[in-house]
Amino acid sequence: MNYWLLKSEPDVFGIDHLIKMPRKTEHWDGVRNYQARNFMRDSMKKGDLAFFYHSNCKEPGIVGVVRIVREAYPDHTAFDPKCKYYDPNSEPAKPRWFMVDVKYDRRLKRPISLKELKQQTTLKSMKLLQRGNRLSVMPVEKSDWDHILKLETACC
DNA sequence: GCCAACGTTGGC
DNA sequence: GCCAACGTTGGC
Repeated sequence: MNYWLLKSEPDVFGIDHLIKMPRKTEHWDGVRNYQARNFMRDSMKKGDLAFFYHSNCKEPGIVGVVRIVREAYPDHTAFDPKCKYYDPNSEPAKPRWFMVDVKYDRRLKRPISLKELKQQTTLKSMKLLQRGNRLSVMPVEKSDWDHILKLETACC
């Protein structure tokens, strides 16, 4: 079982959008970065858990937990010329981009902001906190995962 | 809205 | 294969 962190802009697709989807499930489309794709395609397994992270907003941070309910399959938004994520280099016969399906698991009892994560010396090695990180899909160490969940109920 | 830090593109 | 130019991400 692996742990992940998925970034999304709440104005575009936040955790509230996911909750409103049928079966609270949606495909995680639009990933157009090779490293992020490789994580999704090669390492994400059904049943894995991921933090839902809100980026590019007033209070960036982790807001919830989702579960991977379908492993990687071709991202069809890359095939549609009308779509924002269209990529002419990706064809159905030889797809370049992939997506997984995620299902809402729960919201954290309180959001854990990026600011708070940065204050945790134990989390220093987290990919998310490393300089210039722009990955929208990244693995999270089990120890970091556990530490963050402890913050959820810890008093501040 | 600014801008640093990346990733990608394309000329050479 | 190098690298400048450009586009994007995302915190602030």
